[in-house]
Amino acid sequence: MLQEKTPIVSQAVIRRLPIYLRYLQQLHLDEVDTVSSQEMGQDLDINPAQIRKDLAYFGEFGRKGIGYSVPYLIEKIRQILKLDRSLPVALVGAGHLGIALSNYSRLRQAELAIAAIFDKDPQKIGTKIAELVVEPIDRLESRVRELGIRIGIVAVPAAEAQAVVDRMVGAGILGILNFAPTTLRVPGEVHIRYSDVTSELQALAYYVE
Amino acid sequence: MLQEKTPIVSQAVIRRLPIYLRYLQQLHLDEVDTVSSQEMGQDLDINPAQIRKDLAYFGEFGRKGIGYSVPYLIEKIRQILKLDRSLPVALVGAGHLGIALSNYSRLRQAELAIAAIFDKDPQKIGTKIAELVVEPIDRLESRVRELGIRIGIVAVPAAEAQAVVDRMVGAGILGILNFAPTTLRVPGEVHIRYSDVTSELQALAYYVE
DNA sequence: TAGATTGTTAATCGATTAACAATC
DNA sequence: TAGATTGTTAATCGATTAACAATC
Repeated sequence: MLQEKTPIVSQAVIRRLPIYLRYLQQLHLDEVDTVSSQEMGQDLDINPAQIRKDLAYFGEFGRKGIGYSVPYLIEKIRQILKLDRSLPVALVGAGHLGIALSNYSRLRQAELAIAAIFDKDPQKIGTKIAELVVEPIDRLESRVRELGIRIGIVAVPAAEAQAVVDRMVGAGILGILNFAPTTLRVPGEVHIRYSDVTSELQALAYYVE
Repeated sequence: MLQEKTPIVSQAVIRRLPIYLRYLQQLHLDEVDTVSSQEMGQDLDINPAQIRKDLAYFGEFGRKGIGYSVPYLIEKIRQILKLDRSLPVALVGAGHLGIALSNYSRLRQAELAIAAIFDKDPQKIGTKIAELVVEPIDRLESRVRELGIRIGIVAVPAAEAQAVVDRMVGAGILGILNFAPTTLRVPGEVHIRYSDVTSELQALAYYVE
């Protein structure tokens, strides 16, 4: 039986893989067959040695003297990131941002479709957003189990975010993308990523003038 | 005349300052007067030594044996990040995301109000979003100069993003937050930050199950 | 074959953390 | 004063980059 190798790879590496994937998919559309780490590095502004090292954590995907096969590398990165299967996502918060995310077609293409939307506001519950009906937050646990959801998006106000995350964790969600502008507490086995436009712009402000 | 100290501080440090600020502002609302790096570290999940070091790049803001004055530290971080003045922001792209961003009230509070919205779609030009009228993209340069804008947000499809960024740079914008799922080319003096929900979720997928 | 490019080791660089004197 | 906590130096850790043998 084949024992899957699972080396401990740093988060920095994992976060570059989607960038590589996106780039390779564009090359594929442009009917490019082969690419070298040098070309990739030039286009993505990343050191070629780093690209080779990142990929080499997971196998020998290239050919010496030739480079990487674009379709093959796409397939491999999709496997590594587990994008070779459908990964339904739960969204909590049907405000402006939640609606924008629901309508974002790129997620569906990436096998990361939002599969259920929750809100606590009775005015929003029952309304339709991008073919999904907004469900009451109390339904979260049962729906997450039903749909086999492992990834959640938090798009509620900061004050409500920790409670939402606690429920997500309780329901078995293991990866969370948080848009609420607050630091959240999750157990060690749960991965959380933060996205905050205000913080990003505030950091940019430092460099301006 | 006081010569402003401008040490070269790493981007990692600058990106933590908005997190500190957000946290301190919450403490201030809760009427907390003083905080130690240890307390901050516990709440933000950041090593206390790192917090002290980050702050010490910019001055001696704390008091030995006591900690940091919350209102004073807020003031200082706002000065460092240049948030003690109004920083108008240009938004290009009046789609779902652009609309969500325009309606996001936290930016206004943070002195980072979106001051002008541009789109190339004649159907969108002239419509009102959050008290602003969508302007034609050709107006970008003149409006940026008129309003003294230094920061831009790109919320257009990937295929159009580079052209938009080129115009922004030409108009004198120095900091860009890009939501388009593509790597962009900017001159060295321009700072660019990327935000891509798809990439974030794809990276999370790796850690799930 | 000659030229190109990978995979990988070793060197470098930079960021994080520990430790502690200074001092409130 | 005694206890607490900063600012800062030194130690550690981890990530990036250079270099090159292997090989297509």
